[in-house]
Amino acid sequence: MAETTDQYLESLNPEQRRAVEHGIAPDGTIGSPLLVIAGAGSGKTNTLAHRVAHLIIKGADPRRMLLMTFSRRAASEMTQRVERIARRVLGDKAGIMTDALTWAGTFHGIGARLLREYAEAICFDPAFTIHDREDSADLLNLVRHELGFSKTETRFPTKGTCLAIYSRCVNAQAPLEAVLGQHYPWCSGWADELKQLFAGYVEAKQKQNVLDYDDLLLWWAQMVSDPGIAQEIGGRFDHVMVDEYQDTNRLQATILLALKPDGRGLTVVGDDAQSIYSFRAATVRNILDFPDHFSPRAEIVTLDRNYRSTHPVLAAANGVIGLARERFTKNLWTERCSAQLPRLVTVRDEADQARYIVEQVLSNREQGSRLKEQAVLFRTSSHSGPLEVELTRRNIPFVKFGGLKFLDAAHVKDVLALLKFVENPRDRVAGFRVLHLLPGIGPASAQRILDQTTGMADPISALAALPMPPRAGQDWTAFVETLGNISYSEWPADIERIRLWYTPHLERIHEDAEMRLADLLQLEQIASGYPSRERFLTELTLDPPDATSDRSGPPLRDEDYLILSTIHSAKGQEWKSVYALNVVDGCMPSDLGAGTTAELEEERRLLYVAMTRAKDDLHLIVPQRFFVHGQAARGDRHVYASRTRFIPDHLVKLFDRQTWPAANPAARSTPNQTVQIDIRERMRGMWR
DNA sequence: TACTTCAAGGTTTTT
DNA sequence: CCTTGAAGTA
Repeated sequence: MAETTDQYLESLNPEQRRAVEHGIAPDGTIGSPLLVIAGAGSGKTNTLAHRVAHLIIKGADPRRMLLMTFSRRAASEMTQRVERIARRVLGDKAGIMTDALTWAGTFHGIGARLLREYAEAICFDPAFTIHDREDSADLLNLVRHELGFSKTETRFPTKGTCLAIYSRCVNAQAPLEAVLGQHYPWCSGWADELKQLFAGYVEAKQKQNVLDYDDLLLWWAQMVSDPGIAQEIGGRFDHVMVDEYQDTNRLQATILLALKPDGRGLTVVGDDAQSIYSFRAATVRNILDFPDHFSPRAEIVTLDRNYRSTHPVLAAANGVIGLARERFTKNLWTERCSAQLPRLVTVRDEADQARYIVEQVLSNREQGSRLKEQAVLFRTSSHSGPLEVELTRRNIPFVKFGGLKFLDAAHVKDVLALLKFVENPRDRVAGFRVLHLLPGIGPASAQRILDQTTGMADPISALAALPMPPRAGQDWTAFVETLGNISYSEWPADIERIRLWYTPHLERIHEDAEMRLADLLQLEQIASGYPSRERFLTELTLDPPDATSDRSGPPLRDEDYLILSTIHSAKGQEWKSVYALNVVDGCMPSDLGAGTTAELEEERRLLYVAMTRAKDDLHLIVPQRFFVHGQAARGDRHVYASRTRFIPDHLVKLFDRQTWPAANPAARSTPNQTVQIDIRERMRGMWR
C-alpha cells in the first residue's frame, strides 16, 4: 500500500529531516546550496538517500540528477537505498525512477563519460583509453629515459615519485615549485628537469590518445572553464550531490563550482574529522569554504547524533579526536548504552596478535555473530600478513580489501594490455608490454615496431604487414593472426581468444601457470558482465575489483567470511566487532607519515575512522615486539614498539586494558560475564 | 640485441 | 622484501 503522506520521513531526526527537505518548494524551483556536516555513524548515507528519494517523489527528474560518491560501491549502495525508500511511496514505479538515476558514480567515472560525450567539442578523439597508475608511471619512465634523466650524476627521483609530484600539481592546482617545497623538498633541485619531463609526458599522452586518472578531472575542469560548455553541462542537471566532500581536492571543487556557479541545486556532504585522503591532494578547505562561495551563504546542517556505536566506544573515539589540533565538528553523542569499554590489548608480538584475533573471532561466532559482522582493520596492507597466515592455518575464510589487487598481477595486466592495444593501437605502453611477451623481442625491437606502426592510420594492419622479426618465428605469426581476429570479433569473445593465444606464453614465463590461468578465467567471467570492450576497460580501470580472497574466485554471496581491510578502504562501513592491528607508534602513525604536523594529524584521523567503524566491540591491539625484516626465517632480531601516541596516558582510562595471553591463571581472577558465557558455550561445543 | 645474474635501494593509504 | 638497473654472456 503506497503512502500518501510523507510518512517515510518520520524515521528521521529533526536535523536529518532538515537536510532532506531543504530547498524543496511546492512550485518545483531549485533550492539554494546545502552543506551537511555528518559525523561518523550519523546516518549520512541514509539521509542523502532520503533526500534523493524525496526529490524524486516530489517530482524531480532522476535523469537530471548528478550523484557523485567516493567509490562505485558507494554509488550503487546509494541507488539501492533510494529505491527502497521510493518504493514505499511510488510502489513498482520506483524501480523505473531509480533506474533513471544513471548519473551516479565517482568523479573520475563521470568525467570519463562526459569527456567521451563532449570529445568533439574539445577537439579530442573519444576513443581514448585510460592509464592506471602503473601505466602512467611506465610512460613517465619512458619519457624520463628519452630525456636522459635516468643517467644523471646524482639520483633523479623515481618514476613513482615523479608521478606523485605531477599528480599533486594537477589535483591541488598548485605550481611545481610550491609542491616541491612543501611536500618533496629533497627534489627541489630538479624543478627544471621535472618541468621538462612533465611537458614530455603530456605530449606523449596526447600523441597516444590516452588519459591518466588526473586527466579525467583536469580535462573536465578545462572543458567547463569555457562558460558555454559549463552552462550546457551544468544545465543538464537540476541537482548535483557530492558525498564524502572532505576527501575531494581543489580541482574537483573547481569543477563543481563551474557546473553550478550560483550553487542552486548543489548539496555536499562530509565530515572534516574523517578526512584521510590529503595524500591525494584532498583538502578540508573545500568543506570549510563551501558556504561562503555563494551569496546568500549555503545552508549548513550538522548531524552529530551517532546511531552506530555504543557510548563507551564513542567516548574513546571522541577522546582520540579531541586531541586533534584543529577541528570544526562537535563531538558525537549516542543513546546506545553499554557497560563494555573498548579493549586495549597488549600482546607479545604479531603472532600473538593473530592468535588473539582468531580466538576472539571464533568465540564471537560461537555466540552467534557471523564472521561478516567482524572486521580487522590496519594502516598498511602488509600489516595483515601474519594474520592471513594464521587464518589460513585455522581454516577461517576471509576477504581482504585494499592493498594489492587482482589487476596488479602481471598476467592479468598482460591480457588487459593486449585488449587495450586493440582498442587503442596508439597506446605505446600497452603495445610495449604486449610485444615484450614474444620470445626474441626485447625493448629495442618493441620500440622499433611501435615506431613503424603507431603513426599509421591503421596501426594493426601496418603491424601485420611488417616483416617478421628475425628471432620471433612462429610466435610472431600467431600474434599477428590473433591481433587481426580480435579487431573484428564480437565482444566478449575477444578475451577468450586472447587467453588462448596467451596461454603458451604464460606457461613459458611463469612457474605457477596453473594458478594464473585460473585468474584469467575469472577475468573472463568478469568481462562477460560488460556490454562492450570499451566499457569493460574503462570501468575496470576506474573501479577495479577491490577485494582479494584466500580462495580463488569471488566468495559466494551467502558464504560467511571475515573482513580484512585497510582503514582507507573501510570508509563508510560498519561492523559489530572491529579489531585494529598494530596500534603502535611506527604503524599508527606510520613512521612514513609522521613527518609534518599535517601528516600526523591525518594519521590521528585515521585511527578515529578505524575506531568509529565499531558498533559494539572495539579491540585495539598493541604488539610489543616486531621482528625485523630481512633475516633468516627463525631469526630473533626484533625492535620494541610502544602504544600509539594518539592514546596518551590520560586517555587510557577510557579503555579496558588487557594483556593477552594472561601471564598466569591467577591473573584471570576478574570474573567477566562474557568469559563465563564463552566457556559454557565451549563445553557444549565440544560435543557438537 | 636478448636474456640472465647480481647488487642496491625504497618501502603507505587510492580514483 | 620486491622491484629496478647495471654488467656480463650467447
